[in-house]
This record gives sequence, C-alpha cells and structure tokens, in this order.
Amino acid sequence: MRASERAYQELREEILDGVLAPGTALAEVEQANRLGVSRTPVREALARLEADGLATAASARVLQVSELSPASIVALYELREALEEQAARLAATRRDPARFAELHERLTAAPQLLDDGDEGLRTYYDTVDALDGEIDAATANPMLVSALRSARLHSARVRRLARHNPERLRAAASEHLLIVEAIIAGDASLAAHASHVHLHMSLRHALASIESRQSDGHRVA
Amino acid sequence: MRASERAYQELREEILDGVLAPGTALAEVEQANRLGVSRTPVREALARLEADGLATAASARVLQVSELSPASIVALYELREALEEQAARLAATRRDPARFAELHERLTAAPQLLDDGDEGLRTYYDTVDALDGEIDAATANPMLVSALRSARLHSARVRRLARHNPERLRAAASEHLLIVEAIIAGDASLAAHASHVHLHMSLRHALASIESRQSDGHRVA
DNA sequence: CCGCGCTGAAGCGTATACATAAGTGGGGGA
DNA sequence: TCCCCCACTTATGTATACGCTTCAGCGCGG
Repeated sequence: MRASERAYQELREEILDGVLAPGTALAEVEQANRLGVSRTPVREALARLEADGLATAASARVLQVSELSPASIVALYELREALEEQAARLAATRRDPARFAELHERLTAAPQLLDDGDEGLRTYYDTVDALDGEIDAATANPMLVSALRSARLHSARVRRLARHNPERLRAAASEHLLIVEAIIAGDASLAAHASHVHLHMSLRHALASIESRQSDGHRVA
Repeated sequence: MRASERAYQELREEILDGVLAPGTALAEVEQANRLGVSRTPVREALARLEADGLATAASARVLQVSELSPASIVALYELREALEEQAARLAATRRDPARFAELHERLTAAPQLLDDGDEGLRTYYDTVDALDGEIDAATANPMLVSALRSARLHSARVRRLARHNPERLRAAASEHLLIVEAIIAGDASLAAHASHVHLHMSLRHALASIESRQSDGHRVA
C-alpha cells in the first residue's frame, strides 16, 4: 500500500478513535517521524484530513484535529438530514427489493445481538453499515454517495463520543427497520420521513449523552 | 501565492471553462512543464481536483478530466436538491431580513440587466452568486456550506455547457426572487419548495440545452 | 512603560534525485 | 508466423535538501 494512504488511514483512525484528541497539533515532521514515513506522504495525508474536515487550519502554519462541539454536531445532523432523506427517497425508487429483504431479516434479529456482549455489538454495527451500503448502491448517485461518505466520517466520531446505550440501539434498530420497509415498499416519502425521525432521535440521544459525559468531569472512556 | 494553489486554480478554471475537455489526460510531468512549476505542487493540485470530482482516476496511472454526462448532471441536481432545500430552510429560519431585502432589490432589477449585453450578464451572475453567499452565511452551518461549495463547482461546468438563454435567465430570476421572499418572510417550507422548483426548471433547461447542442454536431462555443 | 522592529530559529513549500512498478516493444522460441 | 517473455522506457511514489516565510522573544527608542 502507498505510504500516503497508510499515513492517512492511520491518522484518520486515531482521530476517529479519539487517540488524537480535538485540538491536537498535527505537525508534518512530528507525524512523519512517528509514522515512519517521509514528510511528503504525510503532507498528502494531512491535506486529505483537512479536506475531510477532520483537521482544521488554526493558523497559516498550524493544523490541528478539529473540535467536535455540540454546535458542530447539530450542523452535522442538519447535513445528514438533507443527504440521508434524499438518499432514502432515491433508494425507495430504485432499489432491488431482494437485497433489502435480506437486510430486513438481519435488522429484525439485530436487537438480540445486543445481549451478546462486544462481539454482538460489532455484528450489530456491521448490519447498520450494511444498510448504509445498500442505500448507497440503490441511490445510484455517486455524488450523493460521496457526500454521504464524508458525513459518515464525522458521524463515526460522534458515535464513539456517545455512550453505547443498548436501549437506544434497540430503538434505533426499529427505526432502521421502518426505513427498510419503506424502501422495500417503494414508498419514497415514508423512507425520507422515517430517516428524518431516525436522525432526530439519534441527535437527541447524542447531545444528551455528550452533555452527561461532560458533567461527569470529562471522563475518558 | 503558493505554486500548488496557482496550479490548482489554473487547472480548475481550464476544466470549468472546457479548455481541458472531459477525458483529457492529466499527467504530472506534462502539466508541470506547461504550468512552469515542479511536479510536487502539480501533484497536490491534481489530488485536490480528484477530491473535487473534477478529475477521475481512469486507471492506477492515468488521471483524466471527468466526464459530464446527462446521467451525472441528473445526479448533481439530485444532490443539489437535497443541499439547497435544506440550506433554504435553515436560511429562512436564521436569516437577517435586512441583508436579504437588499438582495430582493438587486434581483428585481436583474432581468433588465440581460439587455445590457455581456457586462449586464456578468452583473446578473454576480447577483445570483451573492444570493448563494447570503444563503450560505444565513445557514450558519459550515458543513452544509462546504458540501454546497463542492456541488457548485460542478454546477459551474453545467452552466457553461448550457447556452445562456435570456428567456430562461429571466424566469430563473423570478424563481430566485420567490426564494428570497420566502426567506425574508421566514417561511422555511416555501423557501425549500421554491428551491426545488428552481432546481427542477434549471435541470430541465440544462438537459434540453445540452441535447440540442449535441444534435448540432458538438459545435464548440 | 509601551510599541515597534530586529534577529534567530523552526517549520513549511518547492525542487530535485532516486526507487519502483507498469506498460510496451522487440526478439526468440515453438 | 504467432505467441510469450524479458528488457527497456516512462511515469508515478517517496525521500531529501534547500530556501523562504513566519512567529516569538528581546532590545531599543519614543
């Protein structure tokens, strides 16, 4: 694999996982030494991170991991609303019902996974990610998909910040189920509205979760 | 200005203006010689163009100016629909009425500009761009704005491809006017629907215009 | 005492040199 | 004569070196 690609993925993972906390400075030489590659691929990686919005230029000379304030989370969800409602609408119009029928089964089984500990949780998230993938494929719109991908990057950060609340995840599964049913039925309007509802609930939970975490005195997971 | 920045802007302009036609290969050495800079800044410029979607990797070794097929134009408008409706909604909620009142005046005067030849046309487009800017500012959502900016890049290509039809531009001005009025009135729903209508009409015109151009035997403007 | 300017250093942007991989053309063998 | 393999060419990926910009700290002048 290309060194620039490895550097990018490594840095991205670390930012998403919170290893590199918001506000951390990303200097070329430092990261080049740390990652064991030269500055040129690091430069490319940092440029991509900035384009992704995961890093922000604090001044002309210093790049840092971008903050994840409640305000920016709200902004993220406003963007996701726009994109995911449209994606759901298009998917409902253009979907292959068979592919979503399979997802319907998996999602129906999903809540039970949450009793299976860490392994089950991973399978649960795999199912949710598979739903994203199927919707992407069904929209048949590369531009929309690429915008969605960018938004999901940031969602991954939020997901990690919010506590994994089994109760919330069970509710989320049933919200997802409704979206899938709407898509299978070819009901674009319902698919869009169900997506809206899901995002609304998800945002509400994320904000509450982060607020409670902060009042815990910034406890680190 | 930085060499990589100049290279990027130069290449972007040439792609948007059609100087570099879709399908043209973008080789590092060739462009470096042509633009009078070294390969490194060209590399960065090409990476940005690819991230923008203005260039596509045809194979592992060859990057080329991306195609602008009717299908991709439809996809672009589906994305813009999602983004601009949401932006209009948010702008209607958060706007400063005074700033849009000024735009309302300028847009009312816009149709007359179209009789003033090239200079007037430029002023007309400046007004439309100002509307975009005001909406961006009013949404108060950096993520949404950055997604919009990316979509507008591609719109600029489409705009150039479509013939400048005064009749269509006059209609577009009145569509914009309705959007502005809705924003001033704080009517989020109307702002979104008016944006949808505008995009629908704009897409219809763009597709018809391109089709007629192609049946002209690919006449170059 | 405050503000402007200088000087040093550190980091970034660019160029160039080198390594590597892929594609192509030619030659040899079947 | 055709096909396959090897070598060469070319372009990309990576590393390093150099020069310039910028920022911080200190000193001098008002």
